[in-house]
Amino acid sequence: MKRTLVKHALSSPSPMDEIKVQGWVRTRRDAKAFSFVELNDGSTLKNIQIIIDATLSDYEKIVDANTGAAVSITGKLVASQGKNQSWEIVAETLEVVGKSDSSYPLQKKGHSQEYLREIAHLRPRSNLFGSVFRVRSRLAQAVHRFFDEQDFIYVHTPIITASDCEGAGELFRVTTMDQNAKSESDALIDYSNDFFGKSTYLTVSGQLPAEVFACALSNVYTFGPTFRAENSNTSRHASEFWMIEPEMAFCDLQGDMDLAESFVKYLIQDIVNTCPEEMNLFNKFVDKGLQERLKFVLDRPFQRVSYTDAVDILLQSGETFEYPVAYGANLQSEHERFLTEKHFKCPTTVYNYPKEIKPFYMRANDDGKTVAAMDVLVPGIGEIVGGSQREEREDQLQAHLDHHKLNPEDYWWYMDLRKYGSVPHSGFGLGFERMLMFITGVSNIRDVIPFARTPGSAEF
RNA sequence: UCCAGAGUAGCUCAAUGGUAGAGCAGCUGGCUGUUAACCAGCGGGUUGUAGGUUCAAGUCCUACCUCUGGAGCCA
Repeated sequence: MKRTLVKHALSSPSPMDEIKVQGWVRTRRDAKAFSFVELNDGSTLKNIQIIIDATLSDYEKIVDANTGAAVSITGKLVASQGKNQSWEIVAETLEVVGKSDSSYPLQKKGHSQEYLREIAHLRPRSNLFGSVFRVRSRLAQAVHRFFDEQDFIYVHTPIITASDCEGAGELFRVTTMDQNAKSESDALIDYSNDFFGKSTYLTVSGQLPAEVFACALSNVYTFGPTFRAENSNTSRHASEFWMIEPEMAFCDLQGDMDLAESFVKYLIQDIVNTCPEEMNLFNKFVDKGLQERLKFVLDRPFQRVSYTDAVDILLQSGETFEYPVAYGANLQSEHERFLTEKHFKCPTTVYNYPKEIKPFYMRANDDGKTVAAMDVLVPGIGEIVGGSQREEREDQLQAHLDHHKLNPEDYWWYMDLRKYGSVPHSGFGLGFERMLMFITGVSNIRDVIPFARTPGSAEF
């Protein structure tokens, strides 16, 4: 008999004389004449209730159907006499496929997220993490659907790279050379002898190669893993995370901000529409204001404010900040929080930042002071999107490289884009996990990644 | 990396410097179309690690480890 997923069994339009379900026992309640087994197979948040009558020849096996055990059950799908479910299964056969003893770490009661993090290999079997990772899967597909609907072309940019995309953080070196050899000879490693004949790293951004493809295929995006060796220990940073980077030719900062806003809204709307059970769980157990906040975000345009105006708002707010607000300085977390959480109370796009605090590739504005950069800030998380219009003028880009003391030889192919058929183009990066945090209300990035990599932690 | 907080039973947490406890989980039995089932009983501890103060340390002091929250950096 073919296996039926629990989600399909529970949504069946009619009773079934024959059904087979397979999954893991969440809990069992024994009576004298029968047992109730709650079975979950991860296809949906809900369990299916199975009645195993004591007269069944397989009933003796029930002692092994403990919490955590894997079981396979055949029987009939019937309307439930109980209150909490419409369908249940009256078992005819029971097979315990994989036993689980009393040391099984997941109990019927709630566990803290910190504890579940220590058992990352078992936490997908919990309601919360099963929901998070079902939503993660759905969100990834929504990303592709959004871009496909708008004729964007998906580009696989390299994970091993020789360029460090200046300003994007510390790099993980990729090498096949024996690092221990260095300490003995005391000589510096000559990476020209390394595998690729030069120093190479794990990518910190697919932007530069994405620009190459945008300047050929017009609208493109990348979606893949990204690595930062920064020693950051916060709930919003991971050493390995996934990032989405669209890049558009013949597009200015305005178009970039428009795309970022419609993208963020599309992703939220898709999950709200397709994962109602998971969203209800998050709203109930993770963040009671979640659904209300997401609806608010969907219902109105993001606020847009220039960096200069944002600084003025902060200066005139009367708020006392730990760090002073000053034109020319980066906005601190507390400043961003004030803008999104107190002043505008919605996602806020800040644009036109001072050139001193932004990387070399951003387009210089005519005022000589700012660049065409934009960040989308959201309540509770902070920066979720960072993007810009790219400097497409060859002489200007050359000047930026000089100003940032970067070697033009390392960017020869990037400069060539400006030399041959250069066009205005723009793009941004959206942190996939941060988006997932915003949608689920889960406040720690380690809890929206299957196996988080953070400084000092690569277990599993 | 910096600042703050926390590490006690499998889990969540108690315990004025003075005999380490409870709920849940587990085990045994009972009972009921139950549903975070219920009732009774039972077992369960090197109090993160190493030192120190004290007649006496889970509690005070020092160092280290781990985790959490915040900051910086950013997605």
